[in-house]
Amino acid sequence: MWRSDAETTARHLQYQYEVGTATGIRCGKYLVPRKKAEIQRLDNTLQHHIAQYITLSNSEFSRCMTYFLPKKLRKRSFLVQEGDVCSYAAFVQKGCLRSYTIDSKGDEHVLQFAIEGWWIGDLYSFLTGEPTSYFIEALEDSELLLLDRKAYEQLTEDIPKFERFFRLLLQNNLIATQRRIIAEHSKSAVERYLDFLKTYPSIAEHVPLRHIASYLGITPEALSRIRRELAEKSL
Amino acid sequence: MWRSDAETTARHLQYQYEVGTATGIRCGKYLVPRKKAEIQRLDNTLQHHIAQYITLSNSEFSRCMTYFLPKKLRKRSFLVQEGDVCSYAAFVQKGCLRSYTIDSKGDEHVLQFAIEGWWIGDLYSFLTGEPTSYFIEALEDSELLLLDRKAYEQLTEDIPKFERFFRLLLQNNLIATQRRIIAEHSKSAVERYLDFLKTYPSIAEHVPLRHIASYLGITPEALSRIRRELAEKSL
DNA sequence: CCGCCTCCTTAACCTGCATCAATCTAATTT
DNA sequence: AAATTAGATTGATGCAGGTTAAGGAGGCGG
Repeated sequence: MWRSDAETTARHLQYQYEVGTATGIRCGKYLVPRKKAEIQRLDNTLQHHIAQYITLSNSEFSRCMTYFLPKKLRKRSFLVQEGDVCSYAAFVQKGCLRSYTIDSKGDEHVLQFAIEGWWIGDLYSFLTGEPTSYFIEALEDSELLLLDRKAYEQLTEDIPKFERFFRLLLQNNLIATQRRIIAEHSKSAVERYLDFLKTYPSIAEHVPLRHIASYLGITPEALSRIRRELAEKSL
Repeated sequence: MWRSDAETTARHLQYQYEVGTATGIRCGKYLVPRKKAEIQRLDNTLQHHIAQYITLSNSEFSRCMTYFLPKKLRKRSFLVQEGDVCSYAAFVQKGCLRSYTIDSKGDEHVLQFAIEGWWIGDLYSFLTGEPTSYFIEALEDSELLLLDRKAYEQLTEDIPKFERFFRLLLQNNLIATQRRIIAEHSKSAVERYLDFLKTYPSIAEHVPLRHIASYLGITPEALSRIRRELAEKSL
């Protein structure tokens, strides 16, 4: 279950395995009924993801798919905003999102990114029904599979193996988040940036630098200096 | 399930409810067989804790107790050290512990404290069997209930409600850990120290200041100055 | 192809916290 | 009670990263 190389393990831990690049079927418009081939592809991303953790028969998998609600999200639009109840856990089929808060001074703080094959959502709000304090924003046109609270409970009742699945997601996410705290206490901004590039190369490709800076807990200006120094050194 | 006041919620989230102070039965020596009254008290701490999350019949509870191994730990001794496999999740009946790493520069970084009614352990090592990179040290003479990997699996099989119980612990811990990251990005050291005092008053009483500093990600000197400034202001 | 975003970079200055080194205090040990 | 040790405080100094303000560069709609 645990691959040995550090990079795969770290990614695995953070948000449960990044699957390979999609084969590239696209549809140009939103709200257009998806073609069969595309449905196939979308299902496969999730199926591949689930298979990392538990074994499902084909019939179980198609049953499980009925609990999800597909949703497309345009770049710069929000899945939830501060004050909403985050009624969904969202699995990313395609695209890229971030979750962040805005503090009392008006500054943004990125908690998480999610690309294809990752989950995103505000767990606290999802589980308690309290309004969230996060914004979840699409950084690119994205396709999600939503699981709402009720569907989540029905799914775990219908296929109890999913109890284990979600527990594993939680465990891995907790471990990664704890490591992030230790890293912020023990490493400099440069080291953390390099770690980020190494651990999440596919996110680094998709995401504006200022969001990475925010995730690392530094300003965009500081990240810019860091990048210049790294560039100068490697010449 | 979720109380409304911020402090209780925060404590709840961090490590699942601090129960009231023990009634104070002590035994002076280690490895002395515990008296019946004491066993009762110890069980009650755990029972109270579990009851926050799931409902158990008395017979289920006494069955569940058979999976735990009691253990006493003297002040300054370790439950696990770096390189060990952390085979246990430990429930704290009495006393106080911390988990920390030592980085490449030789500096300590506190990940977590645990007092009566809390859990501690290295989840990653516990679940994978890989050696841990943490030290778990008793800050006072402590009494623990250990649950090893096998017992954990048997327990969740025997009483499936415990699946839910452990999932809730994980969820709450993850939520609290995520909030800790956001707080470290958005708040000054003073604010974080005040938050700590408010959220975990009973830990602040038990724990040396330098460990609190380490938990907050600052040096003991910085914490000392913060405390002086606060004292001066409040005069 | 022009103007306007959005994002990134650069530079000058500032500050919060780290570092280093003493000193003080209160437990523990003998 | 004296000796030892762990923990907390204080002061002097330095630096990583924040702040502010001003460009620049690429992308996109008109």
